[in-house]
Amino acid sequence: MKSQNNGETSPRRARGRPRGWEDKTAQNTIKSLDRAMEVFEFLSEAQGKALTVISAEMGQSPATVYRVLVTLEGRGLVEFDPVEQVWHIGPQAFVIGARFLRRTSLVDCARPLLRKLMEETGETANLGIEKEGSVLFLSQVETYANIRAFFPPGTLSPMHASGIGKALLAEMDEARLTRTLQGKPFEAFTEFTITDLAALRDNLAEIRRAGFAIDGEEKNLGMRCIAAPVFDVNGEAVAGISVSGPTSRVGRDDIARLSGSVMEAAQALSLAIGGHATRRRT
Amino acid sequence: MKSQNNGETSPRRARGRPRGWEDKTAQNTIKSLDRAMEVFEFLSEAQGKALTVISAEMGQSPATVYRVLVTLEGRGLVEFDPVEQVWHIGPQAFVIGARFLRRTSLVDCARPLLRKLMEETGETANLGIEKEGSVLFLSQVETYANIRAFFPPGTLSPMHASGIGKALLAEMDEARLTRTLQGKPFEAFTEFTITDLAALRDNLAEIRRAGFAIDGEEKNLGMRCIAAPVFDVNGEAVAGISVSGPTSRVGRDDIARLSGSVMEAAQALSLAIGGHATRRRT
DNA sequence: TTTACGTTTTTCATATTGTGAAAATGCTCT
DNA sequence: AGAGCATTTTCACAATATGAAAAACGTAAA
Repeated sequence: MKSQNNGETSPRRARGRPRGWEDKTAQNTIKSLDRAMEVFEFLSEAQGKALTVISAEMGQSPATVYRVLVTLEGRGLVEFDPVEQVWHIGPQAFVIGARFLRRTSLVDCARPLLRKLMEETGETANLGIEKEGSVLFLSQVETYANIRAFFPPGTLSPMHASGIGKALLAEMDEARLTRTLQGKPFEAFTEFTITDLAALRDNLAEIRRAGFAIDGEEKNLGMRCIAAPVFDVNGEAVAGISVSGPTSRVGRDDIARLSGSVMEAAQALSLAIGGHATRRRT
Repeated sequence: MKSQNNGETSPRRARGRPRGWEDKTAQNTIKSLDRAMEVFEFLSEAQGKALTVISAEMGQSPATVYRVLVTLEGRGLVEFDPVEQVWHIGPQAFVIGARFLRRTSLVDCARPLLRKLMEETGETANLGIEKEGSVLFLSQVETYANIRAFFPPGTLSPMHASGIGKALLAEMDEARLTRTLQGKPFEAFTEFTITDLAALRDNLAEIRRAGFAIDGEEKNLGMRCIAAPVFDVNGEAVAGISVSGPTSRVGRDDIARLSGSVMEAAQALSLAIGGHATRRRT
């Protein structure tokens, strides 16, 4: 498990991180900062709550929570609504968060491809990545149709009930798969949701064979979704592209037609970010 | 300027904030948290920097910055790139930031209108609000054309050189105008940028008369933009809608045609969010 | 391979400063 | 007017954040 130091191009090597650097960082976190960020995240999940409610639900002193909120308010990360007397996430949080997308060229590369995909298929096209065992939707181009499937960017969705999620899971090796899935019970959203590991494994094998994943009303009734993985330079699946729409337009008969476009877009994105068009052959 | 307490429906009144509540919050901010957030914001502006660089540029101890970053990393707000050995904004920041949009229904209400506006005009349609003396772009629907004006959501832009910015400035009263503009020198981006207050005032008067604002290559050469204000329930301008495109397609002759659509969309949004279709008559 | 250098972590002693309980303040509703 | 409730502030204490310096570590040069 020693560092292998044999990266092919090795643009400039790491310097200074100790030997086993998996996740041993726990003793030099700042406690008060971590507690403050807990408040920040809590507020983002449950917006529009009053101070008392927040402090009660978090089991913290109102005074402390108050000071955290006031401090964050000073930077616009949080906002106070003086009419409703409740706290919200502030605009500065949006500004900073949006800069995450700037980091990787993934979104920039993807947008023209998403648009093309949407125009070809007529359905909303989505881009997502994996984030801590969930699918994080980064960008989308909406269909012209009035009935739409809509995942606002920033939305998190469980892997096991999402097209992009399953497309990513299907490309993971055994260790990563176990790690990603651990501690995540398979919540059943509809009668079609895959709720046990054996069935999921079967489905993943099928996905690998086909090259694309189908979410057939597994998250929302009446909605179907076709997804394909995007590979980076190392041949690892780092993102997924999908189209999603109502079953009326995305029927079983449409799968053959749509999946081709989706896989094509995913391959184009893989190439655009300097990756392999297909999975790594081990 | 005292609180008027005569809101029409007054769903539930505020309780507990002391008398003069302008901005007297300064003594109960948490210093260490504020310093940590400074690091966070600094990183968002200058991504991909190494620890040493960050601490040097911020004039802080490397040890402190390190602990802040490790703490934020533990929550995914920040990420460490072990290859390049630099720090970035993390996905969790995007997740939290995106929830800012959920707070107000502004974006939800606007999207269908932006789409319609884009289809009518053929140009990219944008939605923006004012945030601390700058325009914050919240959402957009892109044109089909290959040459595009593009402000990614989350972008900040100066008020004086932006269509939406000027549309909002034009609706401010004297006090608010002064407050918004103070401490912001009029940076010149092109030869057409308005750089002095007198000229800006003239332009704002013209905008009020016309009902829409034009940014004629004032920020980017070759790009023109037509914007109109959106009013809330109190008749205050809280947002702006615009279309933007290259001067080749958005020429002087197109202004009459486009401005109608823009104003129409802005009025529709005003109504959709429960506001007045036009400015408050004082 | 060994040495030198630059960067990142950790250690450690110190006092800064974050903390919660409780009191004070301010608002709304009866 | 006054009770009741939620938000701020005060205050005394010790938890803990801090920076300097040392240690750990990887890279590049000798």
